[in-house]
Amino acid sequence: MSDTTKDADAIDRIVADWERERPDLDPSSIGVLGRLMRLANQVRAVESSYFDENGLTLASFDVLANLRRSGPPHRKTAGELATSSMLTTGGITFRLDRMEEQNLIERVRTREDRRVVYAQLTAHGKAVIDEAFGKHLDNQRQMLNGLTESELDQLAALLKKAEASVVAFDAKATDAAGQAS
Amino acid sequence: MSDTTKDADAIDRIVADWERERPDLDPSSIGVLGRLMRLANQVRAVESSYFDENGLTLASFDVLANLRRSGPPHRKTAGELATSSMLTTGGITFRLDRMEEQNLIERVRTREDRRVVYAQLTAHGKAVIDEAFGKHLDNQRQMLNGLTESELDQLAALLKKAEASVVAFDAKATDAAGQAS
DNA sequence: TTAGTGCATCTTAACACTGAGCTTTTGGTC
DNA sequence: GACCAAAAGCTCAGTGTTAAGATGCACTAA
Repeated sequence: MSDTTKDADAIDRIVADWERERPDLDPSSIGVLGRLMRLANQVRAVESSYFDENGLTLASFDVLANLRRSGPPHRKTAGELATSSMLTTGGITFRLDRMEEQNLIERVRTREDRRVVYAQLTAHGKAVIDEAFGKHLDNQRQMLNGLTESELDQLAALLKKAEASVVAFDAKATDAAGQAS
Repeated sequence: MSDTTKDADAIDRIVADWERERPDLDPSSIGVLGRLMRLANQVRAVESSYFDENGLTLASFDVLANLRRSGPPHRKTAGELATSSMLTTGGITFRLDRMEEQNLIERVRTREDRRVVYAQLTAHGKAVIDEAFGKHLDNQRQMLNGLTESELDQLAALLKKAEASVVAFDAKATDAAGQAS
């Protein structure tokens, strides 16, 4: 197994292009963030084709998994789903419509607050996610097969730290924008 | 500066949920791939709002940067753009329509092969990307401010290796699917 | 030559998600 | 009781993806 970190990849070529065309700039951040975006796209594509085979979309898998891991009664409001999934509120409305048609979830309204809509896993939905989730983890492990345990730990730790850094920057930026107005 | 790798983040909570609800499974891959996806979304959101302020979308910035770094005459075919950008061919057609309206690029057809369409940077388009790209790099560096140089190098190397691993798995998977049919 | 076939390239059409604004409901506050 | 701001979910225009369609090119063979 060759050391892939030595071979030039698409991002190395992009960085080299920029060094030639704009030698006045330092494009090194692309080495991290460009690779991050490309890898995320790659992973999404692989998972997406896997979900397709099982009659799910990335979004519906995400919602099912969200409800399943919350434990009984496997129910969350649309708003909770929006913040804890990778969809926006508009997307959740659309997605719950489709999932209701497929009998994966049902919408439940309460008497206490008639604004809220709970999405609740049906028996069928629970069976589907319980089946799919195990295979999903197998799939993920295989995707990461080229990295050692210690590399995976390092990568997770660095990603965690990077997210904290990005969130901190974002908070500062939107805060500054707020003060300016 | 506190060690953020010690504080529980959203992914730690998700992993803990799964360990409670499905103790028969090993959800550790989520620690890597879940964080990867969340971080990518976070970065996309930050960059997207920055592009908005400059009258661009993520996609149009991507296309402009693509043409700019290719050097004079700052021209690529729609197909080349599709493979080297983060858009598909259908998306490129749509995007080039909008960018032509904004006078950022122009479509150029050739006599040799009337199937191909070149997208070529206009003077205005070049001015826009030359202005935006420098700020974009500043932005990226600030997002990564919480990591040391050596951590950034490590992260880039691990992402590169991970992409190779995912690509290898994908090739094997689609190959097997091809043989099965 | 020219008809045929397969491949390459871009465009179109159906469907999914985002973000912003809208509607309904709730919970104060006067 | 009447307002009003905040909260919750829904709607809609815009943008992207995938798969199918339209057009053009190149090569083969009668």
